[in-house]
Amino acid sequence: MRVVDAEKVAVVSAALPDGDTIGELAQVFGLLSDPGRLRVITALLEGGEMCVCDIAAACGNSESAVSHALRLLRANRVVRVRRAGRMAYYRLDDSHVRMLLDLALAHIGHGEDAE
Amino acid sequence: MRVVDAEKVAVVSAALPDGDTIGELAQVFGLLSDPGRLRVITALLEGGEMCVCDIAAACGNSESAVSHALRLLRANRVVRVRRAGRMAYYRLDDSHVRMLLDLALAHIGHGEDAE
DNA sequence: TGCTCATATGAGCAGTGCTTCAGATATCGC
DNA sequence: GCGATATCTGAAGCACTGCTCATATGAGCA
Repeated sequence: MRVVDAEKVAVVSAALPDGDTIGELAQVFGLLSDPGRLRVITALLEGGEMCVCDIAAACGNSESAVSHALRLLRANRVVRVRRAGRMAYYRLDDSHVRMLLDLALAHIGHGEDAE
Repeated sequence: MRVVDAEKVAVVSAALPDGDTIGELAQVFGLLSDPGRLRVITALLEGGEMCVCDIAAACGNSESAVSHALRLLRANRVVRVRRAGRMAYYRLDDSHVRMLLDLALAHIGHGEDAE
């Protein structure tokens, strides 16, 4: 493997986050890399707390797909459930998500939020 | 499709970003959802400007894989090239990336950055 | 000009992830 | 308890993505 600035490479290489951290980062961004989940998240940003069927209706996805999406988001502490009888009400459980979306929107040029 | 709160669904549905915006958001996050690209980005965060072979050496990836990664990042205005002879020096071209990484690190619990 | 090095590109393959379909779990009303 | 409803889960099919290998472009150098 070729190297031009060996010292810099050593410094940079040592400063890189460990594999676990990189993996977790990739997983978090992976959660946001799917249009279906993104719609779910933006819907919850708008609606606050919603049940599964309403989320599905608002997003235009099937209830099963939304349930799968919510399962992933729940496992990564992005959303929270509140169960009331046979209904399940979901809400965002992470203040960073909105900021992540705003930053990404700023990057792609759209200055305004989904709000 | 079942709906509980039809009015809320209508409001939320109308407030969702359009399909193009959702797609672009997903694409941006998708760029950050790969450990290989993440290593490239964190290396550039540390090293500032580096040539392809040094990036590859620092990340522990093949030069071809890094070149493919840089191609994607370049197409999405995340990195910038400066060509000098047969060398190609890459640097980050987006101030949002560092903030996105910091937010994601905050989400997964690690308070500190890759810095 | 011909050769070598640094990078870029294209094709092919393997792994991953999303969606749908079918069935399971749990709650409500009778 | 029984049936209906709301959500969840698992398996199969499918597309997408990233890797490697091979090759192309392009610059430096003899």
